[in-house]
Amino acid sequence: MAQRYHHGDLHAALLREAAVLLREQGVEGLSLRRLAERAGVSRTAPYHHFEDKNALLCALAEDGFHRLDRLMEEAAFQADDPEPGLRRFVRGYLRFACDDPEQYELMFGRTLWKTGRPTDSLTRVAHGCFRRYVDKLEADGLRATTLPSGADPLRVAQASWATLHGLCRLLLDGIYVDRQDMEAVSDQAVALMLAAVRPA
Amino acid sequence: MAQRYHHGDLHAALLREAAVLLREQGVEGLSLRRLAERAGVSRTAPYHHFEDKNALLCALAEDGFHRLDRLMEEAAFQADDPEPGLRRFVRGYLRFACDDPEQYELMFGRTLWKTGRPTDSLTRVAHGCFRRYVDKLEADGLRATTLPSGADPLRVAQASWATLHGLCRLLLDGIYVDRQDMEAVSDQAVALMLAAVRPA
DNA sequence: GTGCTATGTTGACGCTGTCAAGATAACACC
DNA sequence: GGTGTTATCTTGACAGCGTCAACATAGCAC
Repeated sequence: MAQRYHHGDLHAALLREAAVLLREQGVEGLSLRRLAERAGVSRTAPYHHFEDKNALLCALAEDGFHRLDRLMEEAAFQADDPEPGLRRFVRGYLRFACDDPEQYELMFGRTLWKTGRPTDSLTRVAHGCFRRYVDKLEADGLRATTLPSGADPLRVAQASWATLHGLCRLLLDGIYVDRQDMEAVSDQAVALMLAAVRPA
Repeated sequence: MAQRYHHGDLHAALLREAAVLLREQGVEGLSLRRLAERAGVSRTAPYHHFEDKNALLCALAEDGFHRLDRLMEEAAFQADDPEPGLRRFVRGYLRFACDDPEQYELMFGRTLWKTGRPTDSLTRVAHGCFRRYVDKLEADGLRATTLPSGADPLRVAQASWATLHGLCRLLLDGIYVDRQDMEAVSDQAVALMLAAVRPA
C-alpha cells in the first residue's frame, strides 16, 4: 500500500513541514498549497486540521513562544550584580531571533497581530511570556532594591523589551544595524537597560 | 470628452491614491488592480509609470522618509540639558508613527527591506535620515560633553533608535504595549535613552 | 453489517502581480 | 500638413493564492 488514503498524523506533519518552509522561505513562501504538496496530500486537506491559514500560523508562532518561554526561564538576573545575567539574557534573545528570523518575525510581526486574528491560545502564551519577564525584573530587581524606587516594573519591562525587540527588527530587516554590529550594539543595549534598572 | 485616453498625470495620481489606500487598508489592501480602478484606468496602466509594485511601494515609503527627515531637522537637543529636546523628539517620533501606522510600517517593515528590493533612492534617503540622527547626537552630545567619553555615537544612535522603533512596533501591532500606555512608556524610553547620553 | 464521523478528494470562484500584443494619442521633424 | 517615433493605455492571458461546496473513502462504534 504505497499511498494510503489517510495520512496518519497530518496535523503534526503539517506543522513540521510548515516550520521548515517558514525557515527556508519566510511567510511569503509558505502557502497552504505548497505545504499540502510537500506533505503529499491534496490542496484542501489541511482544512480538516486547521480552520484556515491564520490558525496554522498561530500554532506555528505558539511553538516559538514556548521555546522563548524556556529561554526566559533559564535567564536569571543575580541580585547583587544584574549585569552578567542581563548580558546573557540579551545575547540569548538575539541569538534566538537570529537563529530563525522568520519564526521571530511570525511571532511578533503584523501578519498575526495586526492583519490576522491571533488565537486565544496564542495570545495567552505570548502574554504569559512577557508576564514572566516583568516578574523576573520585579523579583530580582526589587529584592536587591536595584530598581529605582518609583519606577514601575511594567514600564521598565515594556521599554527594555522594546529596545530588545527594536534591535532585532532593525537587525533582521537589515535597516540600520548590520550583523557585524550585533555584538557592539548588544552591549550598548545592555548598558541602556541597566541604566533603567540601577538607581541613579 | 468625458473619458480621455491619456490620463494626464497618472504618476502623481497613482501615488496620491496609493497613499490614501495605504492609510485606509494597509499594504495588504493595496493592490495594483484596485489602485488602477480608483484612478479610473486599466489594470496594467500603472506599469508604464512604475516598474512593478515594489517600485511603487518604495516611492511611497520614500515620501515618508522625507517627512521624517523634516521632523528630524526640527528636533534639537539643547547642549546644557538634552532632556526636554529629547522628550520632544521622542513624542514627535511616536506621533509620526501613530498618525499613519501603515506608512510607518511600510517605511521600516520587511515588505520592502526583506521581502522586496529597496530602491537605491529609497536606501539613500533612509540612510540619510539615520545619518542625520547620528550627527545630531554627536554634535549636540559632544559639544556639551554629555556623551560619556568612549561611547561611540553610532552605537548610541543604533541602540536608542532601536528603543524608539521597537516601541512603535509593539505599539502599532498591539503586542505588549497599549495606546494608553504610550505616554508612560514614552517617558520611560526617554529616561532609558538619556542614561546612554549622560555620563555616569 | 450498518451507520456515523473523521479525513481526504476534485472542481470552482475571485483575487492577485505581471507579461505579451495591439490600440491610440502626442509630439518632433520635414 | 503629412509622417514616423515614442509614450501611454488597452485587452487577453497565465500562474499562483485562500477558500468554499460537493463528493469519496476509510476507520470505528454499535
